[in-house]
Amino acid sequence: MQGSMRWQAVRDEALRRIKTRQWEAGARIPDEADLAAELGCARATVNRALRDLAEAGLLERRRRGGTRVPLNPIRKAVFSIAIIRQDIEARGQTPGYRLLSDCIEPVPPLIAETLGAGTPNEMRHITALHLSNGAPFCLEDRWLNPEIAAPEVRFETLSANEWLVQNRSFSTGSLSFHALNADPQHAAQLGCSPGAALLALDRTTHDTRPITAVRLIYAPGHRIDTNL
Amino acid sequence: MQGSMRWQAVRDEALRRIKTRQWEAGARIPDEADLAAELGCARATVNRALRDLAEAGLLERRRRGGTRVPLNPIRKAVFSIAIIRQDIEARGQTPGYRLLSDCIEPVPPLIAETLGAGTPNEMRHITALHLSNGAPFCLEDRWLNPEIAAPEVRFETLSANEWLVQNRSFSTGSLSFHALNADPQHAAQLGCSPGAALLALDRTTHDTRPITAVRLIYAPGHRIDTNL
DNA sequence: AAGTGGTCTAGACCACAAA
DNA sequence: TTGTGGTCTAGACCACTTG
Repeated sequence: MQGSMRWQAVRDEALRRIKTRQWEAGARIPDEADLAAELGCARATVNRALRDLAEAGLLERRRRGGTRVPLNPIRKAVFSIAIIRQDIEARGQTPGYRLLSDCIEPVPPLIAETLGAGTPNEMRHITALHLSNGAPFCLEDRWLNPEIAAPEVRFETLSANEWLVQNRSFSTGSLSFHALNADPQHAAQLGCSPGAALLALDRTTHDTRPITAVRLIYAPGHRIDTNL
Repeated sequence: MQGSMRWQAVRDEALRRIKTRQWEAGARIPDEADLAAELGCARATVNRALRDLAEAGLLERRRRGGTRVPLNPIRKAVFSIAIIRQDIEARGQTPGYRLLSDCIEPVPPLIAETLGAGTPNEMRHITALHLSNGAPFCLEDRWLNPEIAAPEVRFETLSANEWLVQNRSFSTGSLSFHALNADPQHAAQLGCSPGAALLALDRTTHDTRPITAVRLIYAPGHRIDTNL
């Protein structure tokens, strides 16, 4: 019982007390030292357990203020963002890829704004289609800083998505979901009706300067899942 | 510089080596003991730093196998799920709420399936509209296990969303996003055109038995954001 | 000013998987 | 078998923030 995983046992016990309201919502719970004494373990172990719960939004901790059960918990949902090809393979299907266009173009103001200062006036504009078992899966519409990928880097067979993850990953950025109606071009490329509701994922990445802004538009019916 | 935050400094140094490819993609990095000696800190501190990077998907760690920089990193994006009212307030707007319907109905097979075993044949079906500055913000379409909330619990002023978070939070479940076209009823309730693309969030929660299945349908243009 | 969580350390033992 | 990460401990000092 005590060998390892001790901090998880402490976490589970704390979770039980939260669920059963033995620790009331909004109220302070005993401090780490007391809990350690009560549960017969080191304070560091209690700290590990409570920190874990706090990261999940199930506890609120403050120096000097103690630890509380929040009245209105803000739960955290984690989504895994993999390469599109891996995403398709994980579903047990066969990935495919087709480059649609790749040329230098003036950057639209909206894109330049989201990328922020340092955005070139012209960037590489790449569009591509990802296939799953031969059917359209996702449309990739990307603006790529030409200083990041030399013109020699071609995306005929390796998607920009994959190249970037392998070469310029580990960069910061933002990510957002929204829904949009398929315009005639989307409809033609994804093989759906114009006006169909499509899930879109916008992502921008940069390190010292802007790297890329991409919109992934998924075929109708696509879902993004997670557990709580 | 050295007082506290030492593990974050170690994490940042590791991150720098990953970004600069001083640690190559796919290759093993030095073990914790070596890094601790090199950086002049305890092994536990290195462990904390590398564990943090591994949780973010930037490193892969295995007992006996050592720590590696993954070839195809799977990044993790975290979304905060708050009460809708809090969500609206956080945007600096004034929340509003209107209950549309609340009655016991037979559960549609699709809902029963997602809730799994133990789903009653009849559940409380609640629909409500959340407002932001008086404008439609989000439609709540919920099936609620009547064993969870007594009929005396009314949702005229307090939304089921809020009641559940305050009373039956800390439960497990699943969560998914998708896009759908507004049907005429959605359009009337949200004040948008029929066919408009809407972002929908499906969530199911249960502890020992099913608690609730809810679909939140957001007004057009809604975005769900996070950072990387 | 003082109480509480945040972190560091040095040492130890254990669990797991690779050699 | 053995090397590596996972975890625990006891003690210490520090940072924050509340009263």
